[in-house]
Amino acid sequence: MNSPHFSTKERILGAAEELFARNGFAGASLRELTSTAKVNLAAVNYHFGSKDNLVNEVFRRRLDELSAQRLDALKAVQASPEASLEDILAAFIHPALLLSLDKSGGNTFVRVLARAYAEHNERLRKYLSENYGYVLKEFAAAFGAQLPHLDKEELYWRIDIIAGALTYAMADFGVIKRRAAMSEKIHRERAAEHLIRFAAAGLRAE
Amino acid sequence: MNSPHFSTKERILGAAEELFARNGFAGASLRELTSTAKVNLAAVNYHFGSKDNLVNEVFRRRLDELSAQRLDALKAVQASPEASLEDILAAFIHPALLLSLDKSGGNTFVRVLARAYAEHNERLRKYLSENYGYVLKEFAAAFGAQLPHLDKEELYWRIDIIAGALTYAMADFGVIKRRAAMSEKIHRERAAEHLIRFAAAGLRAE
DNA sequence: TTATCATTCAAACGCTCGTTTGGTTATTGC
DNA sequence: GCAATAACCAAACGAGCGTTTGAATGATAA
Repeated sequence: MNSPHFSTKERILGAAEELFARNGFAGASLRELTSTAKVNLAAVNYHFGSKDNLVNEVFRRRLDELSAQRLDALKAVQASPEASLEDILAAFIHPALLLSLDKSGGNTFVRVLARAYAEHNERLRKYLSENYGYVLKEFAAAFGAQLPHLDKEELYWRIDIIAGALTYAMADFGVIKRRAAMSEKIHRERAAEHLIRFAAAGLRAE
Repeated sequence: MNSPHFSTKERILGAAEELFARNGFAGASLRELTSTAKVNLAAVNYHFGSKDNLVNEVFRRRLDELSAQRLDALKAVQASPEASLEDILAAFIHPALLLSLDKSGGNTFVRVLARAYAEHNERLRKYLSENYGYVLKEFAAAFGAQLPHLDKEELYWRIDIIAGALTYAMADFGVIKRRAAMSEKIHRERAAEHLIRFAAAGLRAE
């Protein structure tokens, strides 16, 4: 992760992902972070300006790709006329599943995402909403087309719940320790399947 | 909440619940907390010994009752021979639902619970496991009796997921603002129903 | 080689944190 | 009424925080 052939910026981002996942944003100090990344304390402010902006960059690095994958998948689904609610859900969920299975930081990042979800941090929410809100809007429009009877507010709120459920399913938060890594992939895939069925039923409700 | 006829300890616990829910455990400072509770800064250490122990007490105040209600409901279910998986799940979920609807702090506390879940705090997890782990054990035994083919580790892990899903469903975390309070009760009840169906299917899987 | 610019570094800044202290004020039990 | 005890309070302590500074070092290009 922090091998010397990675640049200072990359080592900081890697250590940040790790420590944010483990200790939260406020709980991870720049001193521990820079010591983990084997860089000088001042390097964070030199390369990223501030800790807050470092947090933003940690998200940007992963969410740019995740958002693009989701929108690509959505476009592919919408190209076929008989697209189902489940197909749209899969377009949203499968890219996150892939990210959670990526061993070079992505699996750590999904836990950072879960942190962000729980922390209710106003500054961070604003950043995410301003930069990635359009993805949710696209999906909302797609769901809305399939569920014309649902009013917009109700729809948005249900999508929000699905995003939350997905986030936590992928982050694998929980009190009890998991068995070894043996079936992690299969398990996550099954969780995604369950989630799609559950979410489709939830969207169709009423 | 912090009316003068509440004792100092109660005012501290109330403010702690509120601020822990809003800012997390690390994010809520004793200075803001004691100022919200209208007590002296030193009062927390005087009455609770430390901030860590205050966190414990915030949980104890609510979890003692929640655990008792869950175990009572479980006992009632087990008394009838034709108890279903859904009945056991309801014994676990409905007391949490009631708590989330309680306007005198319980609804705030479910958000604190969600925080604890996300924070992965080792000290707190130990405290919760040592003091309330037996409740999960009781339910695990009840589920196990209904699902004899499932090995113990897999079972524990699924229960853990259900607890997590429940926690977040009750905490109502999410990016998008909810409509006014109008149908909050009905909505939560419906979420509980969905959760029971979802969890039962998850437990029966494979 | 030398001037230029980006990067790294040790040290310090101002601030907030949880906690402790020692004295003051209320309350309790006889 | 008067000790004894509990509760409250202002002030300070030491530690850790994010950030800034200014000098040292490295790379780049003329």
